[in-house]
Amino acid sequence: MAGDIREKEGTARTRPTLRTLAADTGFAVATVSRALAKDPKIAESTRQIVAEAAERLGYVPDRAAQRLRTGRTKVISLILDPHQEILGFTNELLAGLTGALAGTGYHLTVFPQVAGADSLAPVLHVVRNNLADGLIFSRTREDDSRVRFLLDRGVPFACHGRTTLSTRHPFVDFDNRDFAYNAAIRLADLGARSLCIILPPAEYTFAGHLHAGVHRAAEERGLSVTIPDRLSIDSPPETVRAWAEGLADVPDGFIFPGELTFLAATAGLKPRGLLRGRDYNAVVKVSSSLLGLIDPEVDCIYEDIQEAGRLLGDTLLKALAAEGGPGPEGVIYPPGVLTVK
Amino acid sequence: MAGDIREKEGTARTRPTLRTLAADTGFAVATVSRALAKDPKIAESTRQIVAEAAERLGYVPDRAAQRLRTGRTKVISLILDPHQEILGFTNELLAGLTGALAGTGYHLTVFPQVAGADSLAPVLHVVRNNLADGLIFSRTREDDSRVRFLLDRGVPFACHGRTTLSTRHPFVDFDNRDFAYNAAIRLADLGARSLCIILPPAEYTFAGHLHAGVHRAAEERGLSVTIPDRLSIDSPPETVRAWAEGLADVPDGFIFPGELTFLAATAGLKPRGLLRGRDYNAVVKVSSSLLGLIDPEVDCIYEDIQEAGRLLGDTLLKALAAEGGPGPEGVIYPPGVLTVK
DNA sequence: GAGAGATTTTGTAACGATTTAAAAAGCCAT
DNA sequence: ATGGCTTTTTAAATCGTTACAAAATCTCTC
Repeated sequence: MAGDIREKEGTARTRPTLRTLAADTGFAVATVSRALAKDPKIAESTRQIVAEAAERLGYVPDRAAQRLRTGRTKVISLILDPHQEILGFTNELLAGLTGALAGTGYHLTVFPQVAGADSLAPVLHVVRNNLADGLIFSRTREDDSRVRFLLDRGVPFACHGRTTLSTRHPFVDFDNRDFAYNAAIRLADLGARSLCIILPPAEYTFAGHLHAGVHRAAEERGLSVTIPDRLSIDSPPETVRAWAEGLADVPDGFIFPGELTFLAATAGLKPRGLLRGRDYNAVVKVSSSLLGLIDPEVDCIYEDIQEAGRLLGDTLLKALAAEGGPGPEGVIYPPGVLTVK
Repeated sequence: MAGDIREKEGTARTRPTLRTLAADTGFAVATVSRALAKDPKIAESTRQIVAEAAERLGYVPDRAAQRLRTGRTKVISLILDPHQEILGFTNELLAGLTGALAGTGYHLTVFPQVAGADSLAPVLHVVRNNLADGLIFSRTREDDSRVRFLLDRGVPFACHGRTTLSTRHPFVDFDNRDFAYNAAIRLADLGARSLCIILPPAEYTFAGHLHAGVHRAAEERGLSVTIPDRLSIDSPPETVRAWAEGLADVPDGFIFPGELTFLAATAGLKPRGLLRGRDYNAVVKVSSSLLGLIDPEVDCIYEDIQEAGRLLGDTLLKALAAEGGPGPEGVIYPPGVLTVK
């Protein structure tokens, strides 16, 4: 009954391995391995016996050994960029990501993107040292060196935001065009004639999308649009506030693609006696319920970052499963209406 | 000159291994391995030759092989809890952590703490499956099952916050007592006679610290202290606001250990016509510059979460290096003055 | 120039999984 | 039984690294 292969008896402290299972069931190690892999070449009865033993002994395959043998790491790397324009972004994204990865056997490692450094550096590091099977990153550019590199090397990835490259690749993106369009329409409905929107730095693809959305609405409704130069959603709040304090010809409609920018601008406008609802209106893209506490009256449109995380995880998993075949489609998730009254 | 061991010529695509270096230098694989490990038993001249070859060929050791052989994963796991009381907490903590870990060869993996589930579960998972060499977690309790378990198993860790267990263990904690004391003194200086502080749930150690700090100041200055029952810094903002709206005998001094709680309470008090500076004063513990935009006048004391992350990383690294010997001391980092006027 | 002792290098065996090719077993008709 | 199938199991090699014990080389001293 008992296996005849040498067993480390007494010391029940060692984790069970395939050898332990082999000894327990009487099958060879190879048989056990394939049985656990549900290989149809192994008799159903054998598979059941092995599965039972694995369960009973609490067998868990050794990741290091699997990784060494197969070359697959079962790891997904998230490149974390230091941008802070969205409060709680990291937390929400991670919640979504870990949710999507739960139960798949994939682990999530985090690599930082150093502030001033080349955005390709962490990606290069992960790929060169074979640290993960797939990557996730955000802040995608129109012509993104990371996307180019990964496509070239055939490394699976999913990015938050799109490129304008012709090659199809997996991505997850918020419908910023739709957001901007609806924000502008809303402002027009409130009587605005001249709009102002603070955009992300021009190299990011979603800058163009926001721009396009506003312009479409502006054309439809005959509005003017100002886009502040030398200012972006990445500008430090003090800069934004100073800008608002000195702003001449104050527009009567503002679109803020981020809570922080809105707060900073408001901090600059309020001391001038300019009141929202009377002198101007605003629509803000939010990803938290923060503004509901500060300024319950402001029009908000919601971007669900946790959902983005989930989608990024799912998309990357699909890409990993595709294995040479055509990868998954890009996914665009829509704005959620939070408090547009 | 060239090595005589079979070399995969032509295909320069494969990553160099110890074998590659052995072939290149003419030494045995074992020698190369120990040379790279700076083993003093290997001649200095040999070490130099090997180091040069490794550099030239771009050799990077294979983590899977190292891990399989040594049993060490070179991974640190962060258990991410879903609490959101501190805006940007996750982002700051990760920035600090990855900074501390950079260049050490340790990677950071993230495991989620599912909202309602047992806090021991993810720790158990990591330890049982040997997924990391050390753990980091936050929200430490007075009697923390995770700390007990890890101490018992001898697994290195560093936690954010202290326990009240008698066994010494590594931790990193903010000086909440000092914060609360100084906040209360500040309020007394502003003329407050009756204080109110919203605490974390009682099981967390820092609830006691905050409590102690306030009480010491209250005794010194002869103040009264109210601690709202059925309310904590984890209460949903709407609950806090509702509480503030219905509050009878409004105290003249508030201490808020979190930005969100402050905003929620303010949202409840303001509609009642209660004005800060006239009817009451407040001191808030902040971890971002958010309040500077919303309410530049409010007294803030700063907790540097990024620093906490750095310290957690450093402390855990020391614990890992201690290897059986006495682990590192706990670290308490002080409040930073941000905008106490 | 032989032997002792220290220094330096090396061959081999793991670590725990997967995979290839080959062996063993089962089945059936002749 | 025997040969010819198919189904099932197995032995052995491999991934890249480290550790143990033994071999090789060098350095002195007499």
